[in-house]
Amino acid sequence: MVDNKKMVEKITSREEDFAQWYTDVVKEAKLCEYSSVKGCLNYLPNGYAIWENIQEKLDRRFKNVGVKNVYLPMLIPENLLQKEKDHIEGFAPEVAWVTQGGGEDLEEKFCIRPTSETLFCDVWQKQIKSYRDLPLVWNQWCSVLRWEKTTRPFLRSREFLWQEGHTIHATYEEAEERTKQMFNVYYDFVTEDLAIPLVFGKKTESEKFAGAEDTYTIEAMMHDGKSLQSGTSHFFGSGFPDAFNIKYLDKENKLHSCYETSWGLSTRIIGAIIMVHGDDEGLVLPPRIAPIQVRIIPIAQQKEGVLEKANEILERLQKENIKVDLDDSNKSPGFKYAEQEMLGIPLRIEIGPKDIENEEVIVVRRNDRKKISVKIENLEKEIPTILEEMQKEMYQQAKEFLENHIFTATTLEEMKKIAKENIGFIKAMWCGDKACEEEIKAATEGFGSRCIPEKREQISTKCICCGKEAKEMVIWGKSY
RNA sequence: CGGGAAGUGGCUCAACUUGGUAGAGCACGUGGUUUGGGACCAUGGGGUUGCAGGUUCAAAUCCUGUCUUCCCGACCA
Repeated sequence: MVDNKKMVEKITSREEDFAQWYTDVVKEAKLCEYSSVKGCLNYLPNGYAIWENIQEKLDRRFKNVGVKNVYLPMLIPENLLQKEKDHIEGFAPEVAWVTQGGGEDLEEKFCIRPTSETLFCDVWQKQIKSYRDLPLVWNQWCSVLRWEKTTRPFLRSREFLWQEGHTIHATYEEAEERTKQMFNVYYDFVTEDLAIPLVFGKKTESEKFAGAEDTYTIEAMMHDGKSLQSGTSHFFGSGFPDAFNIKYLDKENKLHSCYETSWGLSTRIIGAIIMVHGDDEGLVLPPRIAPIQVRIIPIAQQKEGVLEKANEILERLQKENIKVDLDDSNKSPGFKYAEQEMLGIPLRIEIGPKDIENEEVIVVRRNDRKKISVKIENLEKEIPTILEEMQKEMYQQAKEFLENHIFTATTLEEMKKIAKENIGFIKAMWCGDKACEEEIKAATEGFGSRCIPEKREQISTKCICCGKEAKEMVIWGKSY
């Protein structure tokens, strides 16, 4: 019964042109559209609803580990931004400045936040006096602005939505622990709720955040084998607090340095959902994050009793807190199927006169188009089960793809060969030298270091590039 | 920021080479017939051509500038 022939012609196939496929899906699923300002998006209801679900689920996980939400201004005075040297060097090329207000030039210009480390420091500098004031574990949901040169919907926009968590602690160890804790929150959220498998670990010196001692990253593999950095957690040590002169009095009445972390996840993750799960028919949303989980499509809806039954099912499923809607528009069923698939709605329920006679409906799963007959009386029980099964299967399928596209190399020649003939990631040993990192990227035409996994695999003892003693096992890959 | 392509009703495109005042398909409105994988008939509405200048009696068409988008690089979440 499963019909796998391509039904949608508006969407370019992934095989033919992956970049075009991505753009087509974003457009056809009505997630966002371009605004009149380069690199800024109009988030449409379908796209924004996904972000709302991400916010809801991630915020719940934050609250469970003691995070409190705040909101700080979008404007940063120039002097604040410049207090931490590495930070300003890292961000200066991509900040936008406000130089006028009320028609007059400002004495000091303001930058539109590209990230808010400096603002949090400014607030804390006034608040923190004693060890009793620590730790502070704060987060804000907001948008930031970075003047990117090349932009793509969700993946790289100038303004993007995100959350940025910022914490400050009395000890180095406590801050380090919090960095890892939040990193784990991201890992759990992305793998469990978004069904996206990950590789993860530390960033190399050259890849880490401007001003950080350590950056931890979760990296997802897109269907074209490229990596998308999907969430980062940074450990700052006392660099920022010292630059902003934030000190506290400890129990012995001595002035003591503070230690900070920050961590962020952005609307970019929507790009990962699209490129990990999507297929040639369009978007495929994991059930847990889908704004609409089930769409009821009546067949021959003008016939007596069809719409009534469809509405009855709608109400019954709504009572079970299933996100469900009903397409009773005057389109043909085929059109409605195609649209439901393009939008990535996980399940559809087909109900027509024949089904009503048999007291059953046809339930069709978006991810594999599998059709399941379900007795109408069992819907409340069956639908949540099917949705959870799909969630798990989507993760498993993506995980297999990831694992099948991770290769191992022990010589640079071997790595070049793999890079040329395959898509995906390559594991290889590295000496820790930046020059080798750059040389590897050049030799493989774009395989940069993605992360250094915590659990070190001993592939060989020597750096793949220079042959000196290897310090790290690195996962290399092309990235977005 | 470099290299390439493109901007014409909501969308895809035609008319541009050889200037003469914009056309089709899809989408949309209305009436009706339909409905198990993108239905059909009839009828109707909608654009002065991304924006700004210039040349000309006359510009979608020629010239200059600018903005935006897409693709490939470098940079970045």
